[in-house]
Amino acid sequence: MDGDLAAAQNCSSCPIRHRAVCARCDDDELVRLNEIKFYKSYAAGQTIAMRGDALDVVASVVAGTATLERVIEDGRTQMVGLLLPSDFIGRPGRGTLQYDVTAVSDVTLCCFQRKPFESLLVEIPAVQQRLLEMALDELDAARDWMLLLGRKTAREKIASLLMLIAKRTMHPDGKVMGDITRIELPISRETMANFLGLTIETVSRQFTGLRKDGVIDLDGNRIVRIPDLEGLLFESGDDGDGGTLF
Amino acid sequence: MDGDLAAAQNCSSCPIRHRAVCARCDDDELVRLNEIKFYKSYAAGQTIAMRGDALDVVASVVAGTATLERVIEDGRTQMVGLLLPSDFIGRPGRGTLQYDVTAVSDVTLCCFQRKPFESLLVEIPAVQQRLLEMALDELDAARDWMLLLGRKTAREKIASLLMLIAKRTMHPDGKVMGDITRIELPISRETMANFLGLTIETVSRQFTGLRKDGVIDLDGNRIVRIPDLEGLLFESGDDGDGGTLF
DNA sequence: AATCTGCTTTGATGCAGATCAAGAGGATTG
DNA sequence: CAATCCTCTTGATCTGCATCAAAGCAGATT
Repeated sequence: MDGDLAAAQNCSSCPIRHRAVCARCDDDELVRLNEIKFYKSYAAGQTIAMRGDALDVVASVVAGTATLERVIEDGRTQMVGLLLPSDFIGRPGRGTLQYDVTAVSDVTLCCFQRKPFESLLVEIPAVQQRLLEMALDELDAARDWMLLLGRKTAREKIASLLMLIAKRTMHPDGKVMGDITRIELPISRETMANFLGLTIETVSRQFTGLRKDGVIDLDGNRIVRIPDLEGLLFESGDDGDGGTLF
Repeated sequence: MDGDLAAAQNCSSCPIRHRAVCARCDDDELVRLNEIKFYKSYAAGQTIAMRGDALDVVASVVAGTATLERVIEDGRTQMVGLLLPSDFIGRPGRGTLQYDVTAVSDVTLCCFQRKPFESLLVEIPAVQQRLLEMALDELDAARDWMLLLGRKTAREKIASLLMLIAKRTMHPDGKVMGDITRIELPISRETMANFLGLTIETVSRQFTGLRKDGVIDLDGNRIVRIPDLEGLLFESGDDGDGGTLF
């Protein structure tokens, strides 16, 4: 990993204080973490780390969006995770990275050397507990995504992605924020295609299809308005009860 | 959940003693777990639990094979996990099940009431630590599977599945066991199809295709012989370095 | 304003895998 | 041993998405 050093920041005013691995820590424990943390920043488009890299740093995303991708030699690419603020990169007990990590917007990370972090993990159960909770949430999300990749049609995939982003717009942390019927896509057509297991052409065609059928409304190519959220949910093929998809 | 009570068993002679959630426990801790554990058995084909069910029991698979599935109303089904001996069912801190769990062979579970188990989790860090490790392994496996579902061809999918089973036959716990070139498929064509995001017809056709090309050799429809493991690996589209797939 | 460059849309065509349909074993049962 | 189920295979056809190709569009560069 490389990148510019960002200005040191106080944990108590940290935007991800209550959602990241440190969420359950008390003030004393926070001090311990604070001692070994350091920040790094990456510009949009920059590679943060590559599959196979030695992984002697773990980190939390403080700001920005990054992707986790698996790539086959011939270039086929599948996104396997979307990293938003508070998400964790790396895993204790493993020395090599399994995926390519790329910044899609400007990204700031709160980093820890892996070894000292692993020691803290043993000493501070609150971190381990939170990490388990986060891992299980991600596992559920990954499994929901498996259903999408394995069994949904292109139209359902696009609708599901829009629902996912809409839900995030609604409650990035539980509370409604902004207009739900108007969402801004944080990723390009290509990133969407790699996320959904489609080609960019198919993604584009499905957008026009949904627009022509009045399910969505496009304003430029990054702004989507949703006149009927129920209708979009119907198109997504989800029943709406359980699956949270991130 | 329901099922017959199996004969009580001693932890020290338990076949999954060193791989399950209890792997890191010392004898004293094992006694604590032993106090609250109980066994349940399910016949092949039986439903163990359904999506939405109240989940007041968590369990380890002691023997047999079970599947984790997500189903869309119209019947489309995607397997999201294959549960083999030592794998864990349920998650601490959540009251409802997210998937359908089905026994594909006769299954024996080592069960714990969720609430007491959650208490033990806090008191015995060894269990929490092991659970985190297992969750992260499953997350890696799920992400590898996302690449397969989103970007691999039918032939690559079948080859990948065979490699997965072959690797498991090789080292269910690290050591070689039995002949690698001869594997027995633990699941039906339909289960494979639901695992791989294909139809049974396509699964069948790919098997004949691989057979005709000399990559594999079929003996009945549950026994596969692999003359050239490297060749199969090549067909799977994996480079062989990182991805472990379970 | 003109050219470039990256992203997106649209069109034409091809093909992998789905669907529909019909056997072919192999096990169980009367 | 025929009859009934299953599961699996094979064949014929269809279709949704990929592929190949070209054009539109907006922001950056000069």
